[in-house]
Amino acid sequence: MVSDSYARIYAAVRRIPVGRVATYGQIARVAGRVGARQVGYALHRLRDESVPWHRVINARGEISLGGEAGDVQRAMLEGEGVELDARGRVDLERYRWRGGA
DNA sequence: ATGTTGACCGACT
DNA sequence: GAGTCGGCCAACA
Repeated sequence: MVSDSYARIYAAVRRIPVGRVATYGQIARVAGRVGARQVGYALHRLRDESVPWHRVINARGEISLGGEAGDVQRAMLEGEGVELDARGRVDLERYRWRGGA
């Protein structure tokens, strides 16, 4: 059984619609009483495929992973219709999920 | 129990 | 835009 905080984080991530993205801080607020850092840590430890972790990016609209994982995440986002610029950055004003609050 | 570390954020220079 | 700093809190050695 995962901790309560993690459960809330995962639940929040699952609410992100396809083709949309959310920031760590945003998830942290929706989950409630969780630090943004905890969200990143929770997703790192995550291995559950029912959670769309790839739709979670940092406040700058960039993918926070390096190496292959980052490449994979970018590919999955593009596959859902999210556009990324040359720097691998997402236009938050346009793709940011506006639910949850 | 203590000290580091980390898929972060916001404010400041 | 780029670099620094403090705050956040759980996992790990």
